[in-house]
Amino acid sequence: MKVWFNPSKAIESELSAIAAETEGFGADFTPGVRPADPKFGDYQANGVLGFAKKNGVNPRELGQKLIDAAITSGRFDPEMVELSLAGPGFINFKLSPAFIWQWQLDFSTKADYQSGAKALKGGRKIIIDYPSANTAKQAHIGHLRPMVIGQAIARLLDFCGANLVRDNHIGDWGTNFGTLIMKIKRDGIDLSSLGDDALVTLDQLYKDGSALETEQPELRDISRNELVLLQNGDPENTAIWQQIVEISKVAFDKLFAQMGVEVDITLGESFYRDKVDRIYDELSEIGLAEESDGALVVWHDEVKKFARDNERPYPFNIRKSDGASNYASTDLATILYRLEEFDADEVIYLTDARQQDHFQQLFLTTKKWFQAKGYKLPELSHVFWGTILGADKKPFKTKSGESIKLQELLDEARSRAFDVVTEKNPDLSEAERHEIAESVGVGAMKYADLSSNRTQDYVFSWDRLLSFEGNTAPYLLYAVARINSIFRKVGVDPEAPIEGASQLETDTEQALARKLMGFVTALELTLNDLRPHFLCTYLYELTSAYSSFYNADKVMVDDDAVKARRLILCARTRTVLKTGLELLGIKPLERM
RNA sequence: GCACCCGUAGCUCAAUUGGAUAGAGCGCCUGACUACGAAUCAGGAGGUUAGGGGUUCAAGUCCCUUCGGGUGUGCCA
Repeated sequence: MKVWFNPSKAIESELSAIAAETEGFGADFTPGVRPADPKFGDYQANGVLGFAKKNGVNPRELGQKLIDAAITSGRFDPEMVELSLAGPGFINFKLSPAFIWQWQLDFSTKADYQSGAKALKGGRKIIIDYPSANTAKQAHIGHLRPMVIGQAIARLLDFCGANLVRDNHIGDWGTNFGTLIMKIKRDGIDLSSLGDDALVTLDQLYKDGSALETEQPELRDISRNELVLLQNGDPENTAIWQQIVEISKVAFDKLFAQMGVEVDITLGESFYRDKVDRIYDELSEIGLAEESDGALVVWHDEVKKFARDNERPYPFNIRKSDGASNYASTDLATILYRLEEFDADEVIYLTDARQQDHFQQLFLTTKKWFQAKGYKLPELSHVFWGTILGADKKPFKTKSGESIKLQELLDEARSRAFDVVTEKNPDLSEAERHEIAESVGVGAMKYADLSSNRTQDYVFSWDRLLSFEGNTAPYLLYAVARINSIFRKVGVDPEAPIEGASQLETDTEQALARKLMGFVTALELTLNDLRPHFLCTYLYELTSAYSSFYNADKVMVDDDAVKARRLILCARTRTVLKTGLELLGIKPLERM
């Protein structure tokens, strides 16, 4: 029996082909195949309903006609799949136990699953812009989501065949450097002698500098002048700036290693400082940019809120009235660079939801600009997320007005997980308990952030981020650990082929096997609009099916054929869970 | 003022983008360790999807409206 790797897609295309040759349908008919509620079958097609309505025919009759044609065509082997008409005109597809079992035998390794997924992004050159933190600032709770969501999306794209460049577009050229340099010079600070806590000191120096400016407004002129000096290449200020950037990079690298953030290139805003003039020239030359109140701006009259005749005008400001560049100028220069240097097919930006207007303006501007110049326009998308809020529903701050430091969150995660593992498994060595706590604690934190729809805001709570029960990373990790434990006891390599298995019998075996087939569909759905929570939901459901199976059907039984088939299910579950966890940036464990 | 987003079980969230009887976790109640790891499993109670109107064979999802909350709104990024 030849089974479909991706039944949902296979059914869709077979049915389309059959409909094209069947009277009453047409080329504009789409079957609309999707996974179904298990009580109806494995997949359902609901395209007949809308199509029948549009053409004024009875949907049940039309559905039956399609089923008959499908069976006559011979493309739907009755040994593999059973078709039936239901309700107002749904077509249900129920895969046979033989199909489901054969699927487990044919597709078994991570490489098999990956080869099925590779077509999804097949060789596309994708630049992903993340995590793009600012220099000279300690990472706080607000940096959690870019790092966690960004790495999961990057790993997904990579797994699904993208030719990926992770670009850390750091903010290293902002106006804050004026204040920072002013304060550093005023206090005579030697940046090279700050040691391990250099970033903490820089963070404090900036805060103190800002406070000082509030007290003594005349200092603002000094700061502004320091910035101008820096931008004009003054050697002393450039040297200070380089040290600040270097200190930040060292701190980033340390944090990235803890968070599992991978970066391919780091080209900050400063990299584009000599590339913005071309932007001003080109946008002016094609008549897109114009002067307004001394600044260079772009209007988008076709979008109401960006139109020039609004009561409160809202242009895309690409050069400040003092002649300096800003966020918009460097972003435009960056897109051009990504086209010319990397030949990008797609650019994905990751920021919080509050920047939606900026990206809408950026994309509109780029589209018109590239069209006028005849440049190839990459697909541009803005992947955004909601804010982490405090109990007052405002962006989260502690009582003293500070944000929680990301390092503090990581330490708390490890510490809580260490306590739990020590309680559950006191016999493990301390070193191993620390390793487990790392994966469980940090994994729980990441999973908590990934498992709900990223566009929603949520209220911060330690228990929310560091829960270890229910739909959490430890639940998934625990299932992997139990599978590993079985293979250790049986003395079999979970990666090795298992022979002599009999067909599936119990309901729990079959439910698990069906769930295993859904991995690629889950990846597709996740990739569709880059929402990792779809993958989380799938992995949770898979684990739940495994846990039911584990409790109902003993693996280590005397009957070798039964043992073999259950070991196969364990091995497949282990592979999918490990692969899925790695995609989410969570490290699977041998034991916990 | 204008624009956009949100409101689902006591709490935290799903719902494959318009599909069949709205699902999970936590908490609560009842059971299962002399069975491969109980960080688990089996079961139960808990809903007028903020209110009202409309479109549709079909609405938590689309449209209108009221109420409640959030975000953005010219030189920060």
